[in-house]
Amino acid sequence: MKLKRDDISDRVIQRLTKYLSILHDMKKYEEYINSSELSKIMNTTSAQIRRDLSTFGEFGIRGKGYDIENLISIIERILGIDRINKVILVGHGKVGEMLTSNTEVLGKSFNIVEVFDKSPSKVGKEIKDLNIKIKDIKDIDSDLGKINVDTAILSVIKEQAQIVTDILVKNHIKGILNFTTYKLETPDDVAVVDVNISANLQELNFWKDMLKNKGE
Amino acid sequence: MKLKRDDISDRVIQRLTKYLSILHDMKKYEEYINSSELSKIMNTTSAQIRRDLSTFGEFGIRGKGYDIENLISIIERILGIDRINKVILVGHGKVGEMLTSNTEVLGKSFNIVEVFDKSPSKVGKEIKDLNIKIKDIKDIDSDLGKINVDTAILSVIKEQAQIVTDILVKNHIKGILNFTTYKLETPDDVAVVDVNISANLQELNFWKDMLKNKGE
DNA sequence: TAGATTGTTAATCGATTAACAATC
DNA sequence: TAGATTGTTAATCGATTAACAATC
Repeated sequence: MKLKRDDISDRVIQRLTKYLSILHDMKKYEEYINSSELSKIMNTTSAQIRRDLSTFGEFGIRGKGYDIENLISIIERILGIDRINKVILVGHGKVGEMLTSNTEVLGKSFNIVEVFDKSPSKVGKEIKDLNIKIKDIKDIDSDLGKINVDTAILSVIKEQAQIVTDILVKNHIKGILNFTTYKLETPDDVAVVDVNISANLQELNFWKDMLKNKGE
Repeated sequence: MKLKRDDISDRVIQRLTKYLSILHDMKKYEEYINSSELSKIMNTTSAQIRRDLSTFGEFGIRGKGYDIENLISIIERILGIDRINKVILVGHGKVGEMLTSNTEVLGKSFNIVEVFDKSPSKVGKEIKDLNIKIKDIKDIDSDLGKINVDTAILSVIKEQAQIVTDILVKNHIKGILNFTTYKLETPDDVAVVDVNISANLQELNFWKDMLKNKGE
């Protein structure tokens, strides 16, 4: 039986990425981990760990726990990061530069294969670490036909966000990591995840004040 | 009656930041907005909008809706961004550079007032846009006493994350925006919000594949 | 006053957790 | 086999929503 969109909550997927990170740390020290140990690190219950994983199959060994290496492979496969995923980057401002000069931030399974910008002063410039030249946003249309990419990172200015998104969607992009603060409109078969550092800071600020004003 | 930590879910606060962003866009065109209009933009119900806001008070006018300018002020006050919040930045790598060279990403109410790094090649260097010099992480102790800051942005390497956090906590930092992938351990009265771009991409990748494999 | 939309209650839905039979 | 921990069911908890009285 195949899993459908509604069988899975976004919270489960967010936790999966955290499990993965913890498992990568743990594998240096241990071969197995059980749901109780993992739940302590995650600040949750062992039941939640087991239930989350059981959404996707049976991966544990009763009486023993989970084989860490194995569980890493499984989660990587679930998230689709057991392979190299090609992505394009649209907008080479400060955020874009950070992403092209620091391959580490995206993680090892994501590779930027093209960078687009609309500024004439940037187009044609070489990005040394990636060995590619910045192309004109105008060329997205003709370019995306040649390479087989379905994921884009959007780091243009807010005013261009929807315009560029429409071009991306037209060119069969199915996933957009949105660094703009614009609420993108996309068809149902296009996934969008927003990254909003300012909003994260606002959240932090709220909780910080709340904790300060009453100690827990 | 004062609100306690448990009266408020993190989901409400996350939505508040989104309401704020939408309201800022809307204020150019309209004076009032009602819960039904806002819910359509937010892809939710009008009941959720009204309930979220009513957590903090009564801000609407029956029969009319919400005064946009007024609601912006209210939400900004709730989030504590109706004033300038001083923050320090620890770790001036690629992420740190992006944050100091692009004041826009943090939003207008957050100001970086000190930058620390442990690399001798960076310490002492001037950050032009901010008019401050990078200081040695070793000096956090003596320095934080002088300035009155309770928020830090952590963008050091993973291996240094907990060590630096312990120093920050000792120096009365109460909020940490964590760009490392390390799961920080902090006392109960210190708030932490994680920013993990790689995890966001993993999430996106999952949903993208899910939508692709079955159209909706 | 009539119409509209809020703020809030009660009902529903979904997510978390406790508990335990299954099984390594 | 005895001990431990999984996978899953049923109970609980919390968040969302429908519905409506209050009121602008």
